[in-house]
Amino acid sequence: MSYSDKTYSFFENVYEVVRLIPKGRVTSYGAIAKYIGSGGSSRMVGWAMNAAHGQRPKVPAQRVVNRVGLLTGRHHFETPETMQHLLEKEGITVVNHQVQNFKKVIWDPSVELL
DNA sequence: CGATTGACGTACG
DNA sequence: TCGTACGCCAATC
Repeated sequence: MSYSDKTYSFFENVYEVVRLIPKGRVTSYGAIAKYIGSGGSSRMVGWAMNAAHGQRPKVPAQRVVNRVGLLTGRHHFETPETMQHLLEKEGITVVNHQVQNFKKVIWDPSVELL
């Protein structure tokens, strides 16, 4: 592990929050970044998820979408359809790679988990 | 060590 | 209302 303790915490922080997302709910990168305290570093959340592959316990990255509810990270899964399939399996309706009723299924850690 | 990229978000025109 | 520009911070080239 060449990562600094601070950086390591950042990644672990993201993973932990993502794992806390209830089934049938989704959150946005910005919401996670804000909860961690990185501010507008929503891109860092994406980087963390990029390293989430192979993490145990499994990180439900399919529950993390952008602020529009669009499955922008679907292409990073085993297959582009895996993300949508998992979300639909959890009861989330996804049309055209976009989460329907996004306003209902949104789960903001800085609000719900506060 | 400097420049570019990246699973985003907000601001501005 | 829609399209474009810029900012965040870390990792990679």
